[in-house]
Amino acid sequence: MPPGSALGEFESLVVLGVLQAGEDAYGVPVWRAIQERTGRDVSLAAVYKTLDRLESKGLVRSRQGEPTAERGGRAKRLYAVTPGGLDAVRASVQALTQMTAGLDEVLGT
Amino acid sequence: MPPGSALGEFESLVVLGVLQAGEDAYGVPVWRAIQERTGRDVSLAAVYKTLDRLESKGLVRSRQGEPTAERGGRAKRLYAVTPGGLDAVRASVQALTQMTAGLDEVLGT
DNA sequence: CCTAACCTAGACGATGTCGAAGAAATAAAG
DNA sequence: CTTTATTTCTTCGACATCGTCTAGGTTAGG
Repeated sequence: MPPGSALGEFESLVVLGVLQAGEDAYGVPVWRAIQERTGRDVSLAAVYKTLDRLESKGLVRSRQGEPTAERGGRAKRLYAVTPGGLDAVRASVQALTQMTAGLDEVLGT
Repeated sequence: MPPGSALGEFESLVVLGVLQAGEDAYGVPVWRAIQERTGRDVSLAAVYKTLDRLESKGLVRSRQGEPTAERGGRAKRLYAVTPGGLDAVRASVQALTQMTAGLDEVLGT
């Protein structure tokens, strides 16, 4: 793994958010996934900015979606995790896992 | 949880490293724990600097240890995780866990 | 045109990370 | 026995990247 491959804490959440959102992964659903699952209150802009930076690093890629027939339903920017992004997030998760191994007592499992 | 309580990615590793090191938690063992468990090659200075910042935030605390009778065995600064630090690291781990829930296929479990 | 849904820009403090330098201890020289 | 080496551990200063917000667009339908 080349250096610079380590994801920041929020970056990990965003990549995972994209995975959770699946087919329909654009800003809002990713943001919602994070809010709902972590209970953390972040701004939408934080998510967008992070998606941007992840795309620069080639960890996610995006394409234009079609407009939907509803009020304000403009075309969305849809995201997908690249193989590199998958590797990176796997590494992050695994690092955490390894570091927590054997600490169940102290961490309250 | 008061805002600003979110640990950065490396901060989490360091807190966990302190827990892993147990009684003898000073710079080098913490650093070694991270290296060994995550396979990541970070500098000792990175660990020290992070311990410093964590202490400023009250997530770990430190005390002076005794010198040991060996070449270069100067007094060490021994660290311990505070209750607040424990809460913070639990929150981080749990956030990751929640975000990865259901993605076993894609993450290769 | 108003308003709803979505995205971009710019800024700035917080984190991540290193190379280099300092301090304290024992060992080895002379 | 005091001077200089060598080892172990810690601190400093710097700089790039990440985290995060407020404010300001853009594009649909009502």
